[in-house]
Amino acid sequence: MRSRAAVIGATIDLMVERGMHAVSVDAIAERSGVAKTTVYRHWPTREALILAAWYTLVPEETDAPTGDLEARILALALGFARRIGAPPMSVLLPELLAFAGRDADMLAVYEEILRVRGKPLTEAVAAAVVAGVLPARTDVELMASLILGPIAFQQLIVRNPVDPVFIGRVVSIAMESALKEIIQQPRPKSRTSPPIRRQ
Amino acid sequence: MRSRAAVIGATIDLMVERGMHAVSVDAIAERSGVAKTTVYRHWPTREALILAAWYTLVPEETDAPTGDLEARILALALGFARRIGAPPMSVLLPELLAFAGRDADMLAVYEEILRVRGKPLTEAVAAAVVAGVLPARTDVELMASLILGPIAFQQLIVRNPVDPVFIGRVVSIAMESALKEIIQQPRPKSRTSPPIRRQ
DNA sequence: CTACAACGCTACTGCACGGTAGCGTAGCGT
DNA sequence: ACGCTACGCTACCGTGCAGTAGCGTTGTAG
Repeated sequence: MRSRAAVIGATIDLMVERGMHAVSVDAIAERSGVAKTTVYRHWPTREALILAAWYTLVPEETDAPTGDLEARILALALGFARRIGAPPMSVLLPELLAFAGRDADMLAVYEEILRVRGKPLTEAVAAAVVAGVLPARTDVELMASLILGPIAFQQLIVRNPVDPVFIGRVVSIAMESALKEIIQQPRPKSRTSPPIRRQ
Repeated sequence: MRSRAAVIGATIDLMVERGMHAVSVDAIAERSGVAKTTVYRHWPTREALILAAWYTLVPEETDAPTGDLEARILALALGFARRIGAPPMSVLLPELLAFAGRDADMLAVYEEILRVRGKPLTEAVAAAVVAGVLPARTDVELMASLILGPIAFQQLIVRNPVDPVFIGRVVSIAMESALKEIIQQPRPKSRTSPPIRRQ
């Protein structure tokens, strides 16, 4: 059992360097200093190993930061930008995204990461609505997209590193819009998924 | 020369089905009904063929739609969402994005696609500022990110198909914010890239 | 009729890779 | 001393793949 961590580590390194489609078990064995046979003693196939390596990269759920609403949201947005903008995630996330469209297991990993990363902000906004800081019937999902969207767009799509000033401006624009009741849910029809039920 | 189109077409089909890393020249030859040797008569290596296939997918520059400002921007946003949300681009774009981080040629293709797709909206906003429809010193790049960001975020990152209502709301939120002078450039320091020089 | 360009077909080399078999060995608790 | 677990090593099989050689075939322009 003492070779597991070395193998997983080497796998992640090689995924970053060469892309997850180009990682061979031979290369993993060489890089980790572990015999190829030992690799197959722990994981039945190459795919299982890659998947296991991915699950070690799924972040833990974190507690929401404290402070007033805008400070909390800003902190969450900055954290979001930092995670997806720095290695290894900046390299691996596009890779995972591409595979998620073709492989059900990879899709599951991807959705898990997305959920853990996206949930805190959605929850913070929802809590603000409940507390009356934001207007009732504020569309929580839309609000999250307005904040995370431009950040992800710049970081992942345009591939422009984003500075904190940009993030601050995005957050304050979304906040002002919400306070002016521009970001309201449509009437009774639940067009996007319903915001959050309890808790 | 009469087999070129068939080969390129088969290459694109296979890239959609299996991913661009898993396309073999043998498979391309079989799918296109062209002999493998003929493939190598046109392109020296597999990589050159894949690259050539990609360049046939770079969209042509289109003229901006007409109408008043909000209608033009809405039309551009709807078009943007439609292109990146429908096959083959919905499948190929994440793939290309992943390779762009590792391969200089793929990065060039990707940036070309990004430029052609993103430019019309940036230009429309800039024209509106020049015409006085939008306030002076509106940050054009930020405005584009506020519109395209949430759309791309939903379509590509969250993998949620986006309906026109969502897009309409995103556009009108950005418009209202711009009109209220919330989306202004910072003072003299050009923090993001300068908006557009002439033309 | 001829010449040339474009193409098809079969066969081949070389290599990297996924996965397995078989055997030997170091450490460790009892 | 015993046995068990985890591991190393070498060798191997089968396969799929990039790329090439050689030769035959078809269409077409002059």
